[in-house]
Amino acid sequence: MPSKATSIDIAYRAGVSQSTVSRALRNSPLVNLETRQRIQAIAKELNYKVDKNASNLRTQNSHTLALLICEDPTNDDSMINPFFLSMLGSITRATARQGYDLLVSFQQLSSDWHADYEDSNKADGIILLGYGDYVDYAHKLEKLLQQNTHFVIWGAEHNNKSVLSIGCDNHQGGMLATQHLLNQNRKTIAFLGDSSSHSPEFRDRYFGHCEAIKAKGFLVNKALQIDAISTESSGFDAANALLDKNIPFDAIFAASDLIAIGALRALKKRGVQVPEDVAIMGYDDIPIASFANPSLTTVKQNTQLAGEILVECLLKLIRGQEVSPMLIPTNLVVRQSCGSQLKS
Amino acid sequence: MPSKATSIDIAYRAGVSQSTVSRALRNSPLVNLETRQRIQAIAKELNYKVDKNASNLRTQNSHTLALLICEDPTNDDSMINPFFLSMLGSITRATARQGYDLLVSFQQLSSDWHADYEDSNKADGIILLGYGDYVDYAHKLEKLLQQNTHFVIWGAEHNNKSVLSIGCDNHQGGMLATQHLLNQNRKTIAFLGDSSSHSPEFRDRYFGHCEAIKAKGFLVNKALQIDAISTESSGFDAANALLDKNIPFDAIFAASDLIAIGALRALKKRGVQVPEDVAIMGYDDIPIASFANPSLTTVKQNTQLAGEILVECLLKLIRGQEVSPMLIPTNLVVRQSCGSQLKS
DNA sequence: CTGAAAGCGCTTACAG
DNA sequence: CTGAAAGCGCTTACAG
Repeated sequence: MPSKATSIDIAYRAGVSQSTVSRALRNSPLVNLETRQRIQAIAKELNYKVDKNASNLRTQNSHTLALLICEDPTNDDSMINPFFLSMLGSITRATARQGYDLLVSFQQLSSDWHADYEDSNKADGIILLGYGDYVDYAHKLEKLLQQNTHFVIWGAEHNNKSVLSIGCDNHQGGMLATQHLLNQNRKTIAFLGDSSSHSPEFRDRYFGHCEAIKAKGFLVNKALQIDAISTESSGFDAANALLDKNIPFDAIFAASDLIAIGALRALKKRGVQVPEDVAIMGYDDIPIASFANPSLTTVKQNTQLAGEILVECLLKLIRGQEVSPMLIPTNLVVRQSCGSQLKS
Repeated sequence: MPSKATSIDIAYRAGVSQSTVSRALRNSPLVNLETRQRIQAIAKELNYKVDKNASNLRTQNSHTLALLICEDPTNDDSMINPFFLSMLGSITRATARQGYDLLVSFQQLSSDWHADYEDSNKADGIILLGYGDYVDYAHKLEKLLQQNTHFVIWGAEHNNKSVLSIGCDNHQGGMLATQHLLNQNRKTIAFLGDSSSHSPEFRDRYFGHCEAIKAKGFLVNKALQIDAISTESSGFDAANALLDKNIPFDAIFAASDLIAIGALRALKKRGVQVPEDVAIMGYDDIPIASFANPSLTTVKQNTQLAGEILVECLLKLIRGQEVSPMLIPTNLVVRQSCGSQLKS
């Protein structure tokens, strides 16, 4: 097998200098059109591809982005949060559309995940995805900032204003969800999900939830908020804990679809009818949501748009352009788990 | 901000030559232990990272693998087959464990997807994933072979023996599924899934299915096989087409869970009880399977193991070691959709 | 419009 | 054990 063709091989065949080959392949108008075409034809024939290592080394950028998905260490190893997978899909596509490659890596929150992609010149910037413990996160972000790494983070706005965060409007989403439940005449709505600063996304959803309740003139009962992380089993446990409290409630707003599905299982097991006895509202609109029984009414995060915006903002950051944090609006997807009709 | 440190900076600080720095950082026993440690300490302090572009250019390998996920163009854009996502997770982990990075790309089957990762020295090898149309595939694989690209392909064994394929044993899986249905006293089992050479994985499952039926002394009724690709809506359509035939049947073996879930929806809509009237068997054991109602009995493909084996074989290929195609055994996951007890 | 030359930051024979 | 030097394959000022 002939070893890989280089620009010198092409130069030789075309009877020009290697510099001219390089220019021609980058389609520089500097080189004579005819020569350019001839060179490009030869390159194609030899199946020549520019060596990225060489060109990246020379130009000092990699045309590659890195995506770090930070998994909750408590998560089942094999089951990645479907919401992230959906984001992964849209980020991959958006990256490709911009002519960049994407390096993907899953990281345990516990590990030393800044992962050095940019330091080692493998990526021009990093996208961070993860429902992790934000307090844990913080000092790692600090380090990234110190190192002048280009990165964007998916999620709630960060207290550190230098961190560029892109996320869906969790506060608005939380309001939307609870307003819908209230409109269905539910009066006592439990919230399943961590409400501490450890998961600011869940917390913002909770705050939106509370605001909707207050706006209706009701009181927020703190006993109806049960911590849960975004897994089915955590949702199952949280719903059981809620039931064990023996406080009456007629609706559950779960901070994620996975939690909602776990809660659904717990309620069924205890003989509680959904949505007749208790309405369940999810969050995310992951594919499973529409297959649940009853199908899950939920707040949809537009992952398609989110992926595009993440990539776009990261590229701006890399190019040194102005960017500011963005909040993407969410919308309600009404299915069956909250009842489809207004009750009276 | 100081620009990125290079090995020369470290050499300067350590009072040694750049060559020695390079050796020390690769932990070469050639350099004096004390010197080595001193250099490593300085590197750490300066937050130095080897420039991958430079080292890759020099060594002519990238320590990177590429994963190409070939999507069925008919697939809903936003909904990637969950089975692939699960594979993606395990491949990412396996790759990281081997000290390699992973470049991920989604490709429409129609596009020019050999994607040149290896040609441009961005990756040392490629993993191909996709329930695509294999006939379409074939000539692209041919091209990869011609170019001497290192690649492994997930799926059925390929007629071209030079193509290294790793896959679950679809024939055995198909037998397993149908044997279980027969053991549940089902006698007329429909198969939903393409049975042509266009999707050899489905075809092998179908052949396994047929073999189980014949082993039982029953006859295979070709009218009970309906084409479907691996999407929920295709399963829905196929089940409707099956019902429209007005041939009685008491079980469906769907070539994938997604098809099974679509079929489930169709049956429910027509008032057919599952599993009382019709049992449904899926394939893959994607996360949704356990949340379906009734939960789906299915054939599990061990994605964890599969990812590891794919990566391992690809690395062997890259290193020029001996490798042969592998068939990974599947196992049955019994849930509720086929009835949990033997009927008599 | 084209070529000769420098240089990106490494690794690794070669010489000592 | 260490250093001087070559060279991986490009891109791009510089000169013409």
